Amino acid sequence: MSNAAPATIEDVARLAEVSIATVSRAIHTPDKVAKSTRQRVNQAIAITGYTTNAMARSLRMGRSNMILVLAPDIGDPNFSSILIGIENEARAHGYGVLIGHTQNDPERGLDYLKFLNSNQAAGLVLFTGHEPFGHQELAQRLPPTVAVFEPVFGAKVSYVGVDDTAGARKAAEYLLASGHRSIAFIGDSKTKLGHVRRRKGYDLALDAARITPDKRIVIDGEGSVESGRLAVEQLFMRDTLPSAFMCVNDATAVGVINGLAARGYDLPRDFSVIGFDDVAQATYLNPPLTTVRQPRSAIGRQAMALLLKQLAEPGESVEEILIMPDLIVRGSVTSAMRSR
Amino acid sequence: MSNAAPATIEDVARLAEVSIATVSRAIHTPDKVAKSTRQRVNQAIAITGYTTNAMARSLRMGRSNMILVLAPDIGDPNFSSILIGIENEARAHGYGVLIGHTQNDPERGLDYLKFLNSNQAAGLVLFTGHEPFGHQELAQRLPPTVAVFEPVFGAKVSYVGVDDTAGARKAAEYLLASGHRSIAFIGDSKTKLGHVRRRKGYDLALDAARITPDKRIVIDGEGSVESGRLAVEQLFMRDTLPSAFMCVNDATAVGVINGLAARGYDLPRDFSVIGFDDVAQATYLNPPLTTVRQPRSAIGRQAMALLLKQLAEPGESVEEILIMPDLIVRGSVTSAMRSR
DNA sequence: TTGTAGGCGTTATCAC
DNA sequence: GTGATAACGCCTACAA
Repeated sequence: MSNAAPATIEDVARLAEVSIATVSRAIHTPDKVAKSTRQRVNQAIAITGYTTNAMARSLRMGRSNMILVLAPDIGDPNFSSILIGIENEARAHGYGVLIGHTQNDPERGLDYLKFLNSNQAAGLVLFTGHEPFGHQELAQRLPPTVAVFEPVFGAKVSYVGVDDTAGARKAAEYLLASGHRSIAFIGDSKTKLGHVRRRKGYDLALDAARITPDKRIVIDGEGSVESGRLAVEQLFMRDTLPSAFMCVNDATAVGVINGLAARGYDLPRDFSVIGFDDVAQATYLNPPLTTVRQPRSAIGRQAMALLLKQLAEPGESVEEILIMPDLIVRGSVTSAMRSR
Repeated sequence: MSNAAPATIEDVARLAEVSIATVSRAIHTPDKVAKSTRQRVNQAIAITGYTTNAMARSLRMGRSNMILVLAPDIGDPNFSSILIGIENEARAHGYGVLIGHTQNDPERGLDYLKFLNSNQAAGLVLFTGHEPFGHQELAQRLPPTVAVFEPVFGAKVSYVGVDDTAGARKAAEYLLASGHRSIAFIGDSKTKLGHVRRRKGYDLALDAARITPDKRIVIDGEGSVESGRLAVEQLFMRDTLPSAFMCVNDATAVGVINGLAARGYDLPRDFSVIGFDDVAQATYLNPPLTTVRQPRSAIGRQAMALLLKQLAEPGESVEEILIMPDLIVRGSVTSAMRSR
């Protein structure tokens, strides 16, 4: 609105009747400047409303104090809480956070690569499951990076996420403890690393219970609501309905619950369903969804802590931190005894 | 990863055996440089993998090609689709988009103000309903700005959003057409401008139908799931249950539906419920929610178009664009004849 | 304790 | 058509 150009360090210097060097010092190394001068400078800063030009600063220093968080889908229900964990930790250490939305589009990825390439961010948090792709030359110059939530596909990048296998195992064991013996697994067992790990937890639990897995009730699905609904249809058509559904995530569980309800079944009387993630919606489902809760803010916090560590000591250390999730028991699982 | 510093314009110049000025021209005004030279330059660019340093560029030009989108809550179910509209339009005009998450925290707002203050973004999109607050001096120097979704409280800022009044009126009229005469309004508010407008639509519809509004069934609420649930309790306690609930947004509707279900009522047989927003979840509710759909991507697109216009002609024009929403009929409203 | 001056990577204004 | 060169705003040796 106001036309006046923002005050520069020079404006402050002139007003305080010192050199710009002194102003800079008064700001960054106050003890290296005489008390009286310092006061004059501070006054001048207050009067002019001076703010250091972050761009000029970064250009000179070859490093900014912003962290870039790259996400393919801002709408992911897990994103927001993880982000808050990241932000809190970042802010506590003087970093700001900027978010880039890639939509899994290489063009957009390139935009952000250029952003990084000109030192506009000191560090990178990847929520994408992969590096910004399609532009190898640029992608080689990434700043310290940590992947969050989803591990980066085939790369040597630090990772902080949930212990999918252990979490899924907890879920499966809970189903088993409730007396279920015929437990379907709905999700992607091949490509999505996180899903594969959850599947493994399922296998482990069944194995430990000496139950031979029934391949007919392990259904593919990419983790969408629709995929859950489709799985139900498939199972129904084949007449291989299980007594319980273990879903790779809550979205899938929503689809399963819906599919079952559409078929006229009564939940949780007729079937038990368990999810993974604990999205906000889970409480409001009918029945309220029993699920495994993502330790979201812990993931964010730890990821940022790890990134800060890498920022401090640029050694090429790659760490992987897996956080143990809790089972959240609500109403969607009941004893198998009551089933059919 | 790789230690080599990114190539600069100077590296390219040296390799192509021209001056840096020529390189710059070859990039930005190719016709002003001889064909043969241009080719040499392009080759050198390819070899070195040069990308122009956006920071240096912006510093020199006093203007960047990034747009900053400020949101208080990234998790808002409306945000993601609006954002996509913004991004598509921005990208089509050579702008990149960066997102700042303020969490309604002045400290964080200040961070982004500084960002803006150093010309790191050419334009600003406000999703916040207010300007970054608590820092008047800085907030005066905002770049061209447009508010989206929620109008900015008491300010002369362009705004693009849904026509709340018309949308709410459509909803109320639909309820009326279904025979309802006792229609509660849940989520009344004095502070949230959008909510005030929706209330107005409700009033208008009732008025046109010559129904005297019953203040006892207009319930306050801030638009959360919880507020919807509470409203039901309140109405139940007072024994002033209406035949239909018009909710200020879908979140409130979720709460209402839940509260009613918890009380043992059967929807939509016993009560009709209508929402506003059409969040992704709406389809999966039980019953599927009839609601007014936010024209999200249109809002985003138009907002960005407006911003681009302001960017092109820095006149202080302030426009307000209201987009008409559609009613999405699903299963949560039935004829009043069947009710109690 | 303070000031001078060089340079971070660009673009733009001059000359040639 | 091309090349010096002066900014943009800042930080930091190096001098004083």
